[in-house]
Amino acid sequence: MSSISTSNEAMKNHLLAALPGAEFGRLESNFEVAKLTLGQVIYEAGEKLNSVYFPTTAIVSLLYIMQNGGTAEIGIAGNNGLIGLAIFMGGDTMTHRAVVQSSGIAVRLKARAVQDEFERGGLFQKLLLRYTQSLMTQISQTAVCNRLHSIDQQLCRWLLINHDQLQSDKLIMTQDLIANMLGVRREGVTLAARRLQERGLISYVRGTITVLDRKGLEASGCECYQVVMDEYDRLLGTYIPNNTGKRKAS
Amino acid sequence: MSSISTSNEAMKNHLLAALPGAEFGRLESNFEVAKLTLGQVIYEAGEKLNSVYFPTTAIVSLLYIMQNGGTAEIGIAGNNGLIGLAIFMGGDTMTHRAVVQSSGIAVRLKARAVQDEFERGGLFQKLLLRYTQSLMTQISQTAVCNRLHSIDQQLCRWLLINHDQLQSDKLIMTQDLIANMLGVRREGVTLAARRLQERGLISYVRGTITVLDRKGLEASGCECYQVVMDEYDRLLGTYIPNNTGKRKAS
DNA sequence: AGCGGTCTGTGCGCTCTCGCACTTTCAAAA
DNA sequence: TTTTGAAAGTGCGAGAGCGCACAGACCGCT
Repeated sequence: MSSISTSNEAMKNHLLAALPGAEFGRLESNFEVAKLTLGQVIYEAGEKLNSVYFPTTAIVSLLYIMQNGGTAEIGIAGNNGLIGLAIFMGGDTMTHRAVVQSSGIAVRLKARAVQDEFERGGLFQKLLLRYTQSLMTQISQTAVCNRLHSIDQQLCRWLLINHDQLQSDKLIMTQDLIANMLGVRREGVTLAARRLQERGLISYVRGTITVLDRKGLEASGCECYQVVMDEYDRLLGTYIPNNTGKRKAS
Repeated sequence: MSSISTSNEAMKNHLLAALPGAEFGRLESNFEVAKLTLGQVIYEAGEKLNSVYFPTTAIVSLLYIMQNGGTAEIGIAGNNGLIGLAIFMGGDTMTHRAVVQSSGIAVRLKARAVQDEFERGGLFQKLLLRYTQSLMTQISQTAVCNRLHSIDQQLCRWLLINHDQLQSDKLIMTQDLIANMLGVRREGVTLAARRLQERGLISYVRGTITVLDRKGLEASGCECYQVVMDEYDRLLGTYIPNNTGKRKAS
């Protein structure tokens, strides 16, 4: 109930944590803590959203669904990002679905509050726009990775991005779900995962993947992961000191 | 020389044409007409740009170049868009290259002028943000199209998008260049192009492709083209009446 | 006319991924 | 303990696309 604990939760999101006191203060009373559960749809393609979500422990996938039912992930957001940029970009809706990929908490802000603060044109606006650019980079990289890299490489990228957002080395995620995210067959993921396991990079059993050798994963994947992360750091790193955590720790 | 003819040129860009008189007037004195030639690089990956370009007759590709030299187009901008959104999004640079794909004119605006008007928060800002969202849609669609669709389908999409920006039905473009854009082999484009030609949709000879049956192309491609165009219309159509031209004409 | 460079056509073996069908393994519920 | 359903393993044929090598066609230039 206390706005103190709500604000504490908010500070776990890197974008909110980067706000100066005045801006954080103006938003503070509007923070709501939301529990997001695995599979929950934050917004559907074409569906108007009425809040922006700033994940703290949750991870959300941006998933495109083709007319024939095929799916492919175009981006992902955890505690370093937000969900619902259509609200301040002006489009209201997007062409993809946002779905919770890892249960957890997000801090929610009503559209009105976000728009009002955005229009003040301060650091809040600046951060949101820079984050939008970093998301564009992520989507771009997904596009070229889809075109030019093997399933093995893409699996590495995907695992690394998810690992960054998590507190633990265990990802609760079936191979079937990963296949939907990567837009490939489940069997393809099975084979790729086994190859990674044989090389001692990960281990997995029935819906739980454990990252064993992060540096090895980074070395095995394509350049895409590093490009996306470096660009995020370049765009937002000066505002978010120490956001690199796990990546530089190992 | 006259600012009148410069302004006339500027009106050929849909985004500039949509500006109300006051905002257009403030920018008007800063307009510069630039001739863009085939292959010219507007900005390199990581290179800071100092002007925003609003194409009128030119077409510009956003091209990603991998470390191993592989390339893939992630988006495209003609008279319905702009080049250089990093200037107002705050990142200054992007991770891709912008290269002229079809020679022509663009109206140029110095970074300072764009930023100043953007910060006033009027329709100019709104249009630029909405355009940015539409570009995100285009990039997203490229990502899923790369993953899930055949070269034939992607070639249709690519031809349609380019055809929209052109005044004629002839595209000056070798199969080799198209292959670079789609991120596939030149031979793959040769085969796909021949299949389209055999069906009477296009004809081509040594670097010139002619669109013969636009509706047929639309029917042969994947859904991606329509999704991108519909989203552009949704985001910007109310500001840019009659922007659909060729698409609805046929 | 002839030359040279660019653009396009073609063949071949190979790899990756797909689509489908089926089996095995495992964990939680009954 | 048994059952049951989800998750993961396996096999096989088909097809798309790749890499490479080379041949022909066309254009502009001298």
